[in-house]
Amino acid sequence: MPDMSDSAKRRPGPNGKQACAEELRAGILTRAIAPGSDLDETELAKRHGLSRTPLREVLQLLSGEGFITLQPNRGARVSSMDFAVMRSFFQTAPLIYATAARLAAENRTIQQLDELKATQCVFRKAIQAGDGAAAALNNHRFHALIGEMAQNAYLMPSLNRLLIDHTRLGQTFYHPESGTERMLVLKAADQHDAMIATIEQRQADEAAELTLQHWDLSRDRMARYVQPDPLPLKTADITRNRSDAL
Amino acid sequence: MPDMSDSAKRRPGPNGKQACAEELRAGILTRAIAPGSDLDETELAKRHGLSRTPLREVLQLLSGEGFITLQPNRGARVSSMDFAVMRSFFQTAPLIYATAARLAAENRTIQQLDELKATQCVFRKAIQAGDGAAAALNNHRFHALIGEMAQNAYLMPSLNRLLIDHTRLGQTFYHPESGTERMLVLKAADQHDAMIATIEQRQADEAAELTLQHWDLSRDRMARYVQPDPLPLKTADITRNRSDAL
DNA sequence: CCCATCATTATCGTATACATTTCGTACACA
DNA sequence: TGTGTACGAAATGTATACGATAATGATGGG
Repeated sequence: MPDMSDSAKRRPGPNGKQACAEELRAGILTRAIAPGSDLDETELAKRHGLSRTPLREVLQLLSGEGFITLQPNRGARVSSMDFAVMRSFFQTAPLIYATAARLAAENRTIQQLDELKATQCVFRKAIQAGDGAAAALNNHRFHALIGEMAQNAYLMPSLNRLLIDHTRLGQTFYHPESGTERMLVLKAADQHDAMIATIEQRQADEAAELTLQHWDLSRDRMARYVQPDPLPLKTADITRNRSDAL
Repeated sequence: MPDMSDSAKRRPGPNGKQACAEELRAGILTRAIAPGSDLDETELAKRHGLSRTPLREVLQLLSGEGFITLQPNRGARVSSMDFAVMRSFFQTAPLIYATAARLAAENRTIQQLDELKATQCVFRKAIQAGDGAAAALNNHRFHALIGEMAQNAYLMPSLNRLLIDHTRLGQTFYHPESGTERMLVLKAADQHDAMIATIEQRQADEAAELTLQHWDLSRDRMARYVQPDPLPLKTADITRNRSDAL
């Protein structure tokens, strides 16, 4: 191709595999690569300056992390949620999130806390800049860091899978043009600050409680778009503006 | 090598990768491959009649499942538990196990229930035959099936990681020569039957409660060998049978 | 006009050769 | 004798070529 796009002209680099994996993760989390998309090994290999062998290893890594699924002889595709999985998502998230927050408050280190604060700072800047993708990625990182603080190798895999789909769902239902939406996001950022405070002071119960409130906010925001507020049903309006209503 | 051992002369087969992965899983779960062991790609590839490329893919799969860890340029090694991880294991297991059992009672299908009963049957036979490895593998399978019944993609990764280490810990602390041990294992099998009954009748609370009792039994058995019962301290006995006591 | 079967093609899976990194060992020097 | 360095062997990481499999389109029959 004569005109290489921005993402194409990156040179392999010393650790191209890691960079490739990170770029795919970001693309999937921001839905730049849509759920259900097929990933072509050859094309991805060319775009990242890798051979197919290491690229396939990247794909297997992402498969293990839950970002994609590999079907024998049928390539890789981005994981997507059906309704049954969605149900288990809403069922499981509060339990895992609250547990992780509790453990994070108990086990966090100073270095981890600093990293969390830094991520929160970048998160706020992304919100102010109106950069939805950056906001989503930094929100993801914020919660992943809380998972790391929990220092629990058995909880992390489930938490990370929840976070992947939570981030993608959030992108799906995020409408920045809505003033209400922007306010809710700011409220979420405030909750982040409160969570940081409780984790810093090792208040496990409070951290878990705040996390549940944070979850409720996010869940309500998603539910609003799955099941939106009913349209006004005054008969006069409907008969007058039927075409607009539909 | 002129004399190929039993495990070496297996032909690649149509799906040699899957067979290789399953064999490695079983070896790790039964501690036939010790925790911390280094895995040599070249040797494993030869032994399973695979090339290095697909064998590396098997290793990455097992890495994603938590059986082994891959270090760049330093090969694969079987995951091992340090004390910090052990702590999080005992901290997390009851929560995940009980949750999985509850969901299994709610969501199980008839086919899954039949498979669970069949596994339990094989488990009992392995106990009677004194085959510790087979018992461990079928006990593992029993609990993994309960995880599948839960139909929860977000809980499974954590559950499976817990089960890997639980199975390996059980093998560590299992002493079949002890009569007490044999009795406890039979009690565990009885608990399995009770769990099957509650899951069959969709009694979620009861299934969770039985699972916690099952966990307590296992935990006590492990704790007994981490901190064994004190030896008899009568001075006369010690002086007489010191060599036996040590 | 529609459906089934077969050939073609693109893509995935595997094998092998080569490059790079690491680890052990021997040797020189303090 | 202890330590540091350099070299060599072995293992890992990567690239490419080849074989196998599934998707696609064309063609013939119903």
